[in-house]
Amino acid sequence: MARKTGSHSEITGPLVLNAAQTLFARHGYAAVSMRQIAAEVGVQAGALYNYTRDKQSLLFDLMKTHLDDLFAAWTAVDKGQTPTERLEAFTRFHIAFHLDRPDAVFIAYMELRNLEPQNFEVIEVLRKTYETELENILRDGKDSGEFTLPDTKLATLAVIAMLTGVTTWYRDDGRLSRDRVERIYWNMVRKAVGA
Amino acid sequence: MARKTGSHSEITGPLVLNAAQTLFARHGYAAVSMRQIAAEVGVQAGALYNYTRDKQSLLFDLMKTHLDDLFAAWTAVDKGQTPTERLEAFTRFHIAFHLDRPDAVFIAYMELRNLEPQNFEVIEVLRKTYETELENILRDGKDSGEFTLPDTKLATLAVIAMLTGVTTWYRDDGRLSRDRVERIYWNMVRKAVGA
DNA sequence: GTCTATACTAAGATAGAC
DNA sequence: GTCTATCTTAGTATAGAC
Repeated sequence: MARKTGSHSEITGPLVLNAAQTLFARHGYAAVSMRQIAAEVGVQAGALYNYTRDKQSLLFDLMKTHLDDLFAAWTAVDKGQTPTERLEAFTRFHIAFHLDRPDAVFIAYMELRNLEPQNFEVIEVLRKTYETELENILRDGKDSGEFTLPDTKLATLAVIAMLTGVTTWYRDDGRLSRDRVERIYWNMVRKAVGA
Repeated sequence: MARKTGSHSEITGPLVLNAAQTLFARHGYAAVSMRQIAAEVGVQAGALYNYTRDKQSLLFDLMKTHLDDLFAAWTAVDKGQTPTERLEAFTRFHIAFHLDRPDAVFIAYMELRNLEPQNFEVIEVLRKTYETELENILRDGKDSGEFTLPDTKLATLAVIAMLTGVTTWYRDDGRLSRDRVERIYWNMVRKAVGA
């Protein structure tokens, strides 16, 4: 992928973020060097600084973009329905969205501690905003009597942990299709909340 | 914690592992230097090499000890009972054991990719051995008709992810006691498996 | 067993030529 | 916009004195 001198600003920027995402997910933020990222893109290390202020900004931009996309995609899916219908939609959406972006998901969950404090604050707010979407569904369902929950907040955390866990083992060439996985998890989630 | 020259082999070894555990959990393996660990112990960096072959061995030893302890503790708790009773015992045990060792748990789940291949193999076997304990309980319960499960393997993964997730948010000075958390999670697990 | 000192390697980031 | 070259800092690990 060696590249000669030339002008490529329109494409190199995204390539840098893509390379950083792949490498951060595989080896971890702290273990990846700017030189590795540059080699993946096909430029010298110094050239990266035309596209990012520093290494920390690469991490922050990747996480922010991921969470912005997550929230936007969910709000596009979430239509006014019953709590049970919305919970099924959330379950399927969460699994499908995360399986489509394994690298971004891995980074979002594993690299929080490598964010500088002010960046962490921003990301935490976005993460909690998404979490609150599920919490509201569960609360609505509990209030309407559709769900039986011992604790709305803990159910929120339990369901998200359960669903996100799919990304750690799912393989496209594995035993089960995505749709089958979604169905099985919905079965367990539905029963767990007493729907 | 500065220390003068002297002989402390009986105590310094565990101190090194403790310091490594604390720092790896807080900042991540790759982000922690041998100098930081040495400073935490109160010795110079070179002195660490009297207690560990290298940095990788520190990580491996911590993970191996944790998983050995986990399996030993579980087998001590697991007495012959019905699948439902065993599942409740597992749920409570898993939460309690993990909440007692937040640093070791964090490392065990976050630093797998920083293990060298041969070390990773050893740890993976131990992790799967523990996972199989839960899978066997669920299979027994399904076979006996006590549980209603869409998929035993996925239920195993879902329950472990759900329970392990507790370590990411639980605080001893929070809203709920450990016992209350254990009860709430058991309620959700029990319903999810149709017991 | 620990110290000081250091060999060796590599990191993030910048300067100036092209 | 990218290159080469380099500054500065810091990493793992080892050697030899005490």
